[in-house]
Amino acid sequence: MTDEGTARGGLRDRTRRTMRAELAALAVRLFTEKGYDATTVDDIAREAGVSKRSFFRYFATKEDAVFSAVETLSERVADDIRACPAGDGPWECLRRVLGRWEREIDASQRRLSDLRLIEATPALRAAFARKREEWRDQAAQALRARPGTELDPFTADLLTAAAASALDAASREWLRSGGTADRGALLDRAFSVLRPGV
Amino acid sequence: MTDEGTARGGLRDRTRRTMRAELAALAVRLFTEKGYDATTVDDIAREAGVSKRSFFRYFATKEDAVFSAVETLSERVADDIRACPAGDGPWECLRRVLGRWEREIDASQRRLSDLRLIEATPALRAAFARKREEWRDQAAQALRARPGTELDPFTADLLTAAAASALDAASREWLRSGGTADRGALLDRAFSVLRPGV
DNA sequence: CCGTATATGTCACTCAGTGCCAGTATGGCA
DNA sequence: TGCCATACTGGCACTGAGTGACATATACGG
Repeated sequence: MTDEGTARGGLRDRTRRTMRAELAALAVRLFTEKGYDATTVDDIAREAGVSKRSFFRYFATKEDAVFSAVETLSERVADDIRACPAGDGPWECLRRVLGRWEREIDASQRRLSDLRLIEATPALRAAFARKREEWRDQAAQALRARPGTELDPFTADLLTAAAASALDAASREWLRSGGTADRGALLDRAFSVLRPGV
Repeated sequence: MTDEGTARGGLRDRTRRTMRAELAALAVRLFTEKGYDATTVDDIAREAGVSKRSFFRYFATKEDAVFSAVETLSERVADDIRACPAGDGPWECLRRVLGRWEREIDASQRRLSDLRLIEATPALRAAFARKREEWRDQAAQALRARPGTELDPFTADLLTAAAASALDAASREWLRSGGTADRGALLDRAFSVLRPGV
């Protein structure tokens, strides 16, 4: 496996990890420029100097190229929830976990234009909802597995769904503000308003 | 336009409304029997005695055939919310509207197998999430347009999202119970737990 | 130098969905 | 009755996502 690329026109010869990341960045750029539907996978592949077949070796679907940066998050849910202080109730725990993610995303990755792109594209919104649903399901399981608390499936389901709603609403409000609002504060506010009667 | 069909093998010559409904019923039956992915639009069309092209004149997408019965609901949101007593807070209003829908759906249409199908099929879950999102958006607007209450976009967004979560969680619990639980009671419980500090 | 694993390209294929056009039935109107 | 507008339909060709099979090149370990 080569460590760095020769960059002969495309993205060939990178590390698999780098390749995936740069392919994703290229895809998002094209989506933002020309629109999601107007950009074919062939376009992306051609621009990257690889074949369409190769694109689908890095991403299962066209949508996945947009979510490549985020998808590692949902794999950490169980650990993050386990890491909550034992004193936390379910809702505080969810708030803590989502708050941390919020700061992470805010600091490192997600740009305003990316969110706009997702919000403006039905296919991406659907894909996003699907990711969110996977996350929610894992979160509900992890929440029930926490020692000291016994939570029935229904309540765990409900609380995680509500937490996801809080995150969504905060995200949309941030989008409406044109990226000027404080995302952490919005999330806090959402969690405060919804604070359930456990 | 003919009023009744001659039923010569397929579903031809029905009223447009009837045609759509029976086509949907046929599609759902095939999806349930053979699985969603394993059933092509051509299969459905052939079984119905029409062309694939005609199928797409009744349904924009393959998924839509499953949601044909529900989709009228989301067009009524604004009216239903407007019909809430003026004394209702936003949350009570949402609870009332969703409670009514719940009873309607429960009484008339949605079967356990249908929900199982949706829950088991990623593409259908995504499509369902999309419908839900459209509904939520309209509900948030309608809620803000209610006279007597001034609701900022963020809160309206948050409350409708939470209400949708309540409905989802109740629906999933009902599914988990194998269809034996009282859906109305579940929805009530969900709304009680989440009762937000408006 | 050789065998193996990995990454890639090419080709052919399925299937969802669309645009276009031509055929057919119906219902109103002169 | 004959004509015309308005649906509704099938057929066909096409785009584009996604997959499977097969061949090839390149690196690495022995």
